[in-house]
Amino acid sequence: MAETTAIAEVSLADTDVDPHREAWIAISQTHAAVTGRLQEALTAAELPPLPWFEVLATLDRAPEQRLKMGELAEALVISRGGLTKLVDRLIKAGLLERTFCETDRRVSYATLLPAGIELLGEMRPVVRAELAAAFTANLSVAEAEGLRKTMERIRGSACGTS
Amino acid sequence: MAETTAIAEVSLADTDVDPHREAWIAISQTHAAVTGRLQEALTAAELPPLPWFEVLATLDRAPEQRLKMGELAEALVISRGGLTKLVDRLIKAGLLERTFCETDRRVSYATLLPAGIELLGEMRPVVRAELAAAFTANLSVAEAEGLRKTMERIRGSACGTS
DNA sequence: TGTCAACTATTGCCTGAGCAACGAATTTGT
DNA sequence: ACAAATTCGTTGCTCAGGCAATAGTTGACA
Repeated sequence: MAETTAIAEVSLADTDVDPHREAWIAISQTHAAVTGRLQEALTAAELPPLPWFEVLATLDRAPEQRLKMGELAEALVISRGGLTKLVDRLIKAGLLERTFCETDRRVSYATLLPAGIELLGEMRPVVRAELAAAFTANLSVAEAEGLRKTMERIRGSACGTS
Repeated sequence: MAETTAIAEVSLADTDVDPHREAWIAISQTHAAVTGRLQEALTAAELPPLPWFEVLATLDRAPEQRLKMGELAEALVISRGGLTKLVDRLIKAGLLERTFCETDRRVSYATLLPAGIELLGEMRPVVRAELAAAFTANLSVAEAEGLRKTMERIRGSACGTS
């Protein structure tokens, strides 16, 4: 295709027309931008940082509003060590409690407390508003559905192949 | 579908069927998962971490293979302070150099050096392979294009509204 | 049954990034 | 032309998160 024989000035510019990589760059930038805006909105409202919301929201959706540490770490896509300390902070704030498993004494659960549910109730509208500003104006419900499925498909192959 | 009329146990579960938020969760998880895989692949190949690649690749695509610090920070969606130190590390590794502007002595450029181009050449195939594993199997070129445009649209409104 | 392998969560250490304060340079307004 | 306000980049402080090592449990297999 390209003439690599000529002058070397342009070098590898031709290899850059990769639609997949372009898409990935767009995903990264958008993710960072939206995350930044979410964080900003939460700070402005004097609410805890975004990871706290992720924890609370994930637990709220779980059966009995509790999750094993390992499951929670996987859901949030962070390391187990990182999660331990993140949960520690939420416990210290009185939002969560650590409960234990009768049948397997290795596992511990992060369990949502009423105070956590209440805080979640305060954070949710802020997050929802920011997401609406970013998404609703640009995506129909059907498009959002399609986008979600696409991303989940990608994630599936990104996890399974390991 | 679900019977929300009964006991109040389920509480706010019904408000969770928000396609936009579902899509956002999928984006976050996928981004984290793919980023993790990229990082893993680079580490396995004994190459520098992902942010180094982002810097090198971004500069390589810039005119004259250099960018003002502010522009670079915006392209990578990180803070200026963070970028200063990131660039410091790349300079210490001999991949970049700091050059200055004649007409405006406040600005400094991050300028790609030959060693940086060479390293980029080593990192690119690794990154490309991982992205191919995640994307190519799941997305046609046309879908990738559409995905990119969608994300850029979202990012546009996420930045402009501030 | 006893030992070894696999798994769960936590801890210490270290690195990377954001925020706010700062110094330097430029632009604006008068 | 001078002063104030803005812009650009760097630095110190702080903290969140990953990795590797550890302790405590469970399961498997001889």
